[in-house]
Amino acid sequence: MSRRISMAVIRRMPKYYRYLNDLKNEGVSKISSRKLAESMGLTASQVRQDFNCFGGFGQQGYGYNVDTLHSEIASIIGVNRKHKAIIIGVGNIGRALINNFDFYQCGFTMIAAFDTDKAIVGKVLNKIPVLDVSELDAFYAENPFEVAVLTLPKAYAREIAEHMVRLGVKGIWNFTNLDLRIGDENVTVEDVHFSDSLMTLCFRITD
Amino acid sequence: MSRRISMAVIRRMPKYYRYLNDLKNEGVSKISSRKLAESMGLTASQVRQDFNCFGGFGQQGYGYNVDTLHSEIASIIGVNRKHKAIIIGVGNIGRALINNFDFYQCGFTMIAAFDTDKAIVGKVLNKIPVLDVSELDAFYAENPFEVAVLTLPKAYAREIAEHMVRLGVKGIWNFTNLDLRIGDENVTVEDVHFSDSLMTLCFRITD
DNA sequence: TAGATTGTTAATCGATTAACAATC
DNA sequence: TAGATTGTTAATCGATTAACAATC
Repeated sequence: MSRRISMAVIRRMPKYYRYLNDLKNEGVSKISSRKLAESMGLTASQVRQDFNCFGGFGQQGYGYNVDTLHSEIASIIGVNRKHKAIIIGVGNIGRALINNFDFYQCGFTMIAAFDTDKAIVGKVLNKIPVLDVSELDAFYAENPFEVAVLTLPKAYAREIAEHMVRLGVKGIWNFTNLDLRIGDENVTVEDVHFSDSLMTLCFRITD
Repeated sequence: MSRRISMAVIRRMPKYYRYLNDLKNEGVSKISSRKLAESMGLTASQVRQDFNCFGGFGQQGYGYNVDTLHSEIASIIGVNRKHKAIIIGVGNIGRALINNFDFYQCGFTMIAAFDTDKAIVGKVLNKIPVLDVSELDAFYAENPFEVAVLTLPKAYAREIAEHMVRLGVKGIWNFTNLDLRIGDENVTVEDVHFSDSLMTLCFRITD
């Protein structure tokens, strides 16, 4: 029954999730599509269309129950699944993520970090053990993970990405400024492309 | 004459720029819209339409000269302008950017970093001096900057963002997981929203 | 000249917006 | 019941794709 969900809708789901979280924390119990749209810079139609991709969560004449909608969206996104993830490359960005980023809130459990630097392998950062990259296969055999976060130098990125695909990961969160072009239909790549983002800003402020 | 450029086109420009850079480095001198499209996962029509938003850079029967196109796109994006930028918040992500990110390549000169932590204020990281946040106004008066990079804790983000708008910056590169909702038409906000990105990946791998 | 490939117009597709009957 | 607001269908808008004359 579920017709394909467009990327535009998918990208809005996390935003709805965060807004509903805020409303929940403020003790708001109901919200209308109009009000939600207003506070998020969307249209009411858009909000209702988006939610109706997944079923009717509202009540005519009333609006949406914040708690219900929040938890519906949580399970639509899958943030309650807690997929296992590892991170490869414990440089500045890797460390920044390990120490400060809340993977759990986003639906993941970070179970290990990998690096080649002997100086850091064997340490534990924010409860995450740092292992040697050579242990990847053995580790996967024991603890199959679904997502690999790539925060390693560009030069090794493609090789490691292909390795991940061979192991059978479902997703790659890619911080290397490289377009991975994974052929495999079963692997989803999500890029965080700093330079594209900053160049976009450059374009928009350039007159 | 220039009709409004759609966001879809704007977001593709940095990718073209990077691909052309690669081609240039490989010594390729000409490229057709078909080949470029193929290697980037677009259609030839799309490539030609995109370029023709800005003028005709190709030659019928031949294709596009890589060097020419590369430098045309550089000046369309404005990466040759070297806008002045500062960074506020020298935590993990701030340091990662200061130490590893090539602002210059993306069209910016990073001229200073700001923090409130006495332990780091006064230091110099990768040639970037770290100043106290209280010096922002005085610094701006001497060295007006166009972009502020926000890598500070969420709690201070809105206040600092509004401060930046008052100073008159043109753009904010926002790493705080917060929707800034700047009203000012003259200020462009570009978000790097880690949690939205990771939740999107979560959605796409959740079955 | 013949072949290739652009620039550009027209057709298609998909996403957003508007409208409104259903209903709480 | 009357007012409000959803779910959903239809209309509009914009972006992508296709087609092809222009031309190198």
